[in-house]
Amino acid sequence: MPITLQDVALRAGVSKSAVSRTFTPGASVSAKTRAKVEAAAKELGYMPNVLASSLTTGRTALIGLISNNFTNPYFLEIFDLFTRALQKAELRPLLINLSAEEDASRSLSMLRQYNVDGVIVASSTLPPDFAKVFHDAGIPVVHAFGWSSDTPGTGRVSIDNTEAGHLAAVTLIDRGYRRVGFLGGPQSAATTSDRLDGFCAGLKAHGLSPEIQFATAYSYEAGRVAMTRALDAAPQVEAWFCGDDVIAIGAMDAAVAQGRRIPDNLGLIGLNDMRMAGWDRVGLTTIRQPAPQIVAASVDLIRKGIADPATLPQRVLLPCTLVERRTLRAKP
Amino acid sequence: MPITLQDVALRAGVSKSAVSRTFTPGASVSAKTRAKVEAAAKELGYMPNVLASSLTTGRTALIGLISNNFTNPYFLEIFDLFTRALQKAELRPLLINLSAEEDASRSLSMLRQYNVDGVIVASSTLPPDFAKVFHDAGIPVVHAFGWSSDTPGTGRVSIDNTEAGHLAAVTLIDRGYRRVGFLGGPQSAATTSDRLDGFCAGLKAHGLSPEIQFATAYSYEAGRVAMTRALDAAPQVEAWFCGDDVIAIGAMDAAVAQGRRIPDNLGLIGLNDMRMAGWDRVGLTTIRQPAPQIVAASVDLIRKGIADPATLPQRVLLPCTLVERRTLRAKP
DNA sequence: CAGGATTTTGCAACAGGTTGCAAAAATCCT
DNA sequence: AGGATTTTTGCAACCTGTTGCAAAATCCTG
Repeated sequence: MPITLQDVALRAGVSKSAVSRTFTPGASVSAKTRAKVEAAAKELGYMPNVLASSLTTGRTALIGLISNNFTNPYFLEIFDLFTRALQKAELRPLLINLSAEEDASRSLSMLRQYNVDGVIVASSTLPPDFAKVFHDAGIPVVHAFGWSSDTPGTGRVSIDNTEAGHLAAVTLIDRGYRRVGFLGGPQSAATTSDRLDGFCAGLKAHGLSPEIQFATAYSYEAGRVAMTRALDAAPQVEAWFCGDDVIAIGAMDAAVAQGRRIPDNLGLIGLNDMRMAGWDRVGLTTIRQPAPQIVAASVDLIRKGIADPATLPQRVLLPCTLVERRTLRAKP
Repeated sequence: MPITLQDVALRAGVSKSAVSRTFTPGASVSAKTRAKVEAAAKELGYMPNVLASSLTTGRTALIGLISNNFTNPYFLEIFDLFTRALQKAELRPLLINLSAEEDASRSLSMLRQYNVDGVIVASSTLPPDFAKVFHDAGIPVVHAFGWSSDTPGTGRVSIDNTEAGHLAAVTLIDRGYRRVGFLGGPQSAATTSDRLDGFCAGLKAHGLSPEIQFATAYSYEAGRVAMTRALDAAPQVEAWFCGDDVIAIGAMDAAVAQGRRIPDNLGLIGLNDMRMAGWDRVGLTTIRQPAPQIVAASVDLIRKGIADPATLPQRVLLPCTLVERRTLRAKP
C-alpha cells in the first residue's frame, strides 16, 4: 500500500540507488537526476521508511526519554522543553514512564529492541545501575537534572547542586534566620546529598547546622507528610530549604494547616522555580534551575554522543539563581 | 556488534527460521528446538530487533501520542496514565508536542515514516483536519479527552460534555446562584461548545442564560486574563463555570486580585479534577473526568483498531461526577 | 510394521532501504 | 580531438527478520 523506493525509481526511470541517494544528504547525485526523482516522489507522495533504512545505517533517530517523575508538575515543563528540543534536532522521543511498579529491566530491553540512538534520563531517583546497562550496550546516555550514581561514560547535565545548597544557606542567613532546616527530596538522589552538603557548608561558615528531614518523593503529598513530621520533630526551626518546589508547596500547606503563617511564622525556600511557584496563591521564593539551558545542553550532548561516543563522558554544570517571592521574610 | 538471529541459529545448530519461530507466538516449533534456541539466545543475550521484524510484519507497536497541552498540569497526569497503560499493552508511545509554533504536517509525516501502528490524540484543540490525514493513510486514530472535528472513522473517548455542562448548571442553581457565567476553554474546541450547550440547556430550564467568555488556552495565565476581562465585562455574575481546572485557578487568582472573596463573593466551579484541585491552597470545587477510564478505553480502542480497523469508528462516553470542595457557597 | 496424517524444519524469497564497486558518462586539460 | 580525471549511475550484496512451501521427521492406526 505505501509507496516504496522501487515505485519512485520506476516512475522516475532511474535505479533504486539514485532514489536512495537523493534522499541521503551528501550523496552523489546529479542535479538532473535529483530533479526527476524529486518530481516523481512528490507525485507519488513518497516518504522514506526510516525503520528500513535504520537496518543498514544503524540509526533510528529514536531517543529513549526516561523519567519517573510523573507526579511533579515541574516535569511537564521539562517534557515540554525536551520534546521541542528533540523535535528541533530531528530526534524522536520514545517516552518511558519508570514509576516504581514498572519493571526497569523490561523497559531497558525494550529500548534496545527499538535500537534507540541514545537515552536521556530525566530523573535523579532511578536505580543506580540503570545507566550502566545502556552504556554497556554502547548506547549513549545523558542524565539531565541530576543523577543517581557515578556511572562512568555518561553525559551529565545539571545545576551545581552544592552551589544551590550554598545559595540557599546564604539566603536564609541573609534574612536573619538562624535555626534552619533541610527538607530534602528522596534521600537516594545524589542531588539531595549534594544540596545538603552545600547547605551545611554555607551554614557552617556561620557556625550553624541544619535540622534534616527527607521527603520520600517529589510530590505534594510527600512534602506535606514530611513537613508534618518536621514540625513535630523540630518545631523551633524558623525556615526550611526544600529540595523541590512541589515538595515546598506541600510543606507550606502542612505548615499552614498547623497554624503557621508564612513567612512571618515560618520561612520556606524551594528549588526549581516551576511555573506554578509564580502563581498568586503560591508565591514561592525559590532557586531557579535554568531548565531550558539544561535541556538544550542535554540534547546537544546526546547528539555529540551519537556522532562520537568518545566525546560523551562529560559533565555540564549550569548556574542557578535566586527568585524572590513571598515565602521568606525581608532582611532584618 | 549486536547479536542477530543468525548468530543464535548458528549457536543452536538450527536454521534462522527455527529461531524466528521460537520468538513468534503461535508458530510451530518442537519443544526440543525451542529449548536449544532459548538456551543459545540466553547465552548470547539475544534480543530480536523489532524494527527489522516490522519490515515484514508491518507492526511496530509504536503509538504516536500527540498533544499540545504542555502548559496544563492535568496533562502530566494524563501522560502518566497513558504511558503506563500503553506499556502494559506492550505498546510504545512516541511523544509528539504539537504546540502552536510546531509544524503539524511535519509531525504527521514523521509518524508515518516511523510506521506507527496507531495514533492517540490527547487534545481538543488541534487543527480540525488533523486526524483525517492519519485516517486517510489507514492509521487508526483515537481522540481522547475531546476532539476538534467530526472526523469520520476515528475512535473517540471522552466524558459527555453536554452532560458536564448540564451538571455544572444544575449545581450552580442548586447553590442558589442565578447570575452565572461560562468561562470556557478555547472556543475552537468541540468540548467547549458542547459544555456550553449543556450549560445553557440546564439554565434555560430555570429561565436563565449565562454570560459567556472564553480563555485562549488551557493555562493559568489564560484563565487569569479571561477572568480579569470577565469581571470587567460582567461584574454582576455571581458564579462562573470554568472550562478547565487550571483556567479556574487562574481565574480564581484574578478574582482574588480584584478583591473578590471565594466563595462568598464569587463562586467557581472547574472541570477535570486534576490532583492539584485538591491541594489545600486550591480547594477547587470541580467536575471530575474519569481520566483512568478514559485512558483505559482509549488504549483499548486503539488496540482493537489496530487488530481490525473496521471496529474503530466508535464513540465512548463516560460519566463525570461533581467533586465538592470550597469554591461554591453552601446550599442556601 | 506399513501407510497415511500431522507436525516440524529449512530453503529461499521477501520486506524497504543502503552502499561498495566497477562501468558509464561528463568534465577537464593540453 | 584525445586522453586523463572526476562525477554519476546501476548492479548486486547486504542489513535483520518473516513466511510460503515443500521436504523431512514424527505420530498414529490398524
